[in-house]
Amino acid sequence: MARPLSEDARTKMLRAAQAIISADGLDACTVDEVARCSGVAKTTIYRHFGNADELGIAAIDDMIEEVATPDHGSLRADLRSIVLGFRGVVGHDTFRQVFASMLGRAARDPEFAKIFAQTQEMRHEPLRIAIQRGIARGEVDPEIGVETAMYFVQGPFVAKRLIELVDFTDREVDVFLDLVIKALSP
Amino acid sequence: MARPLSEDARTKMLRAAQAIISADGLDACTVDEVARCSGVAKTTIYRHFGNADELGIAAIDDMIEEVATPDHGSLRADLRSIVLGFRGVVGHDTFRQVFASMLGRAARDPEFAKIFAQTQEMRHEPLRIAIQRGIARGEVDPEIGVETAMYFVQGPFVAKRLIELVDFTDREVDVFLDLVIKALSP
Amino acid sequence: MARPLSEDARTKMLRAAQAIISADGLDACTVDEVARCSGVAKTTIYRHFGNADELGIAAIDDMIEEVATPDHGSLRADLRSIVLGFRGVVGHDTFRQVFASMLGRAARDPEFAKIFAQTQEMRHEPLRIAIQRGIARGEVDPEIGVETAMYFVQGPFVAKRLIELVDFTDREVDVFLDLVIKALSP
Amino acid sequence: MARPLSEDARTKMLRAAQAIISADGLDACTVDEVARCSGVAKTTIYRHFGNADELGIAAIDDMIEEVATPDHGSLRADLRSIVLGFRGVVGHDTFRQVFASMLGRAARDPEFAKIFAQTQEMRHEPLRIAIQRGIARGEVDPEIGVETAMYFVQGPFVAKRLIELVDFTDREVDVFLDLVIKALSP
DNA sequence: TGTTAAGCGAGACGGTACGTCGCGTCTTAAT
DNA sequence: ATTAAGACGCGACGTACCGTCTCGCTTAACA
Repeated sequence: MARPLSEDARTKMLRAAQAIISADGLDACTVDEVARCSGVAKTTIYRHFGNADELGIAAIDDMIEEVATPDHGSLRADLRSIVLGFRGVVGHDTFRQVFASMLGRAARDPEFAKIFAQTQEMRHEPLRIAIQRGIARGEVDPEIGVETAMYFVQGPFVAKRLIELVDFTDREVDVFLDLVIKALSP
Repeated sequence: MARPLSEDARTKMLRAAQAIISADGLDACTVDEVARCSGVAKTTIYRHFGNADELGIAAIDDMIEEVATPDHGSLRADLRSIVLGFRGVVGHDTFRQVFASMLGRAARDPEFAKIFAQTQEMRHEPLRIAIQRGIARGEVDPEIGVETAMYFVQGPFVAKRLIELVDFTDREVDVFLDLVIKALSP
Repeated sequence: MARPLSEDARTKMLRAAQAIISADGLDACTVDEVARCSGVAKTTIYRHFGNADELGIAAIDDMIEEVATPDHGSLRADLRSIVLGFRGVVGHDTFRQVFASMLGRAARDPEFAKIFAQTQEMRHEPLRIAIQRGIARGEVDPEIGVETAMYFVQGPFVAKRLIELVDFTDREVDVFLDLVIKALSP
Repeated sequence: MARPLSEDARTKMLRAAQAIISADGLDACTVDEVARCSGVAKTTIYRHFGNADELGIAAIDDMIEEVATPDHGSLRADLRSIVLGFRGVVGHDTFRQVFASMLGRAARDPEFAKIFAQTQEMRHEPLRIAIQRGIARGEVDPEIGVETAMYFVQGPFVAKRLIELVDFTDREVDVFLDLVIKALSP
C-alpha cells in the first residue's frame, strides 16, 4: 500500500558501488562513500540492503554476466570453454576478494549461506549441462552422476586458482582436462 | 641495552585471541578486545604483530596442529585418511570463517598472499608425501607430477566442502577417490 | 469540494501524543512515534500540525484545563487560590519540561513566541481579574496598573519555582502574599 | 597511569562551540559541527563530554563572566544596577535559548538540576550582597530574610522578560523597584 | 447520483546528527 | 626501554527524526 522501493535509487547505488569497487577495491566500497558518490541517502541504502556487506554483494552480483553454454561438439571442447571462462573471471583480484568476503559471510551466517549457494548454483549450470551432454554422447560414465562429475571437474581448477591463488596456463588446462576426461570416461 | 619483547606477553595475547576466535569468531578478535582480555597493552600488541590481522593470523597459525602422515600401505588408504582429516578440520564454521578471511586478505595484499601460500604449503605436506609414495608404489603415473596430482586429490573436496559448503559422506569420499585414482593411475 | 480534516484523526493523534508525553516525556513525542502509536499517517500529522513541535504544543495545550476565577471576597484570598493552583501545575516535572521546551522554541522562533505569548496571556487572565477586583475593592493602588501589578505578584513565585526549581510551602505563600499586598496597597 | 584528557583539545572544543553558539545559536552547536570546526575528533568530544548537551552546557558555562558588585550607596541604586545588568544579559535570544534548554534539561534530569542550581547560585551572589547591604543600612526589614527578598527583586523582571519575553523600559524598572522597595522596607 | 478533489494509511526518500567501534599512533607513569 | 593504560585523530557503522514525496484507497462536497 505504501510507496515501493525506488528502482532508480537502487540503480544509482549499484552503479556507484560498482565504480568504487572497480577503482579502489571492495574495501573502499563503504556505505558512506556510496552515499556520497551516488547522491542517495545513507538511510536509503540501509533500506535497500540491510547492511554494508549486502550492498557490496549486490553490487558484485549485479556485475556478473550471464554465461551462455554453446555446444562445441565434444565434452573436451565444452569443458575447455567453461574452464577458460572461469579463469577469466577468477583471475581478477577484485573477484577473489569479493568471493572471499562472501565465503566468510556464508561461514558465519546461515541465512546468507543459502543465498550464496544459489549464486554458486547458477554458476554451475553450464558445467552441469556440458556433463549431461557428455553422458548423452557416451563420453561420460552415467554411473558417476552429474553432481559428482561436476565437483570432480571443477575441483582441480578451484583448488589451484581460487585457493592456492596460482594461475594456470593453457597447457595446464589441457593436462588437467586429459586426466579429468580419462577418469570420467566409461 | 634494552629489553627484548616479552615471550610471556606474546603467549597471553595469543591465548586471549584464540579464546575470542573460538567463542565469537575471527571478526570479534580485535586489537582492543585482545588488549582488554589479555591485560596486554595495545602498544605491546602492535610491537609484536605489526597490525591487527597479523595478530589473528598468528593466533590461527598457533592453533593448527602438526599432522602426521602414517603409511597405510596403499594410495587409496593414505588419501582416504588425509581426506577424512581434512573433513574434520574444514567442518567447523570457525575454520571456514578464518580461512575465508585469510583468502580475502590474500586477494588484496600480495605480501600476505605469500605467507598464506606458505601456510597452505605446510598443510599440503602429508598429501605430497602420500602421492610420492603412490608414485613409488607404481600407483600414480609419474608423468603427472606431484603438484598436479595434489590438485586433483584436493579438488573435489575443496570444491564441495569449502566452496559449496556442503558436507560429504563416507560414500562420497569413496566415489571421489575412485575417480581420482583412475585419473592418476598410469 | 473536497474532504475536511478528520476530527477523528486529530483526536487520535492528540491522545497518542499525550500518552507518550506522560509516559516518556516531551522528547519522546516524535512525529514518527505518534504516527506509530496512533495509527495515523505522518502525512496526516503534518497536514494537521505544520511541524513536529506544533504537535507537542497542541497536545500540551489540550491537556491544560480551564481555570475558574471565583471571587473569594478579598484580594488575599483570590491571590492565594491562584498561587496554589499555579503551584499544583508547575510542580510536575512534565509541565516544567514542556514549559522549558516552549521557552526555548520561543527564544529562537519569533513566530512561535507569539503563540506562546497567547498561551501565557490565557494563563494570566485569572490573575488579572483578581487584581481588578482588588482595585475595585480599594485594596490595590490603581496607579500601579494591572499589568505591572500582575508581574509583581507572579514574580516571586515564578522565580522560585520555575527558575530556581525550588518548591514552596503554604507558609511561604503567606509570607510572599503579605509582602505583595503591602506593596500593592494604596 | 594512562594519558590524561588533553587540556588543549578541551580548549579547542569549547572555543569552537562558543563560536558556533554565538554565531548560529545553541541548536547549531552539534557534535559533528564542533568536531569539524575545532579539528578535534568526534570520539574525543565524547570522551570529554559524555554527550551532545554536556558539550553545549560546558561551552555556555565557560562563557559566563564574573560580575562585580560595586556599592552605589543605596539599596535602590544597587538593585537598579543589578537589574540593568540582568536586562543586558537576558536580552539576547541566544542567552534565553540556552537558558531554556538548561531549564528543560534540569526538569528531566535531577543530576543536572543540581549543577544548574549551582550556576544560578553563582549568578545570584551580587543580588544577595546588595540585599545584605540594604539590611545593614536599615532599608530592608531583616525579618524578611535574604532569600525571600531575592525572589522579590528578581521576580517581576524574570516573569516579564524571561518568561513573557517582553522587554522592559527604564521607567518600568523604576516602577517595579518602587514596589519592591515598598515591599521590603521595614 | 455520479465525479472528483482532497484526505487518509503506509512508508520510501534525502538530510543531518547521533553515539559507538575499530584502527594505528602517541603520551604518561611505573617497572 | 618495555610495559599497561588509555587518549588521540580518523572514518565507517547503523539508528533516529525530520519534513517531503509518492502510492492506492476512501470519502465528502459539488455538479
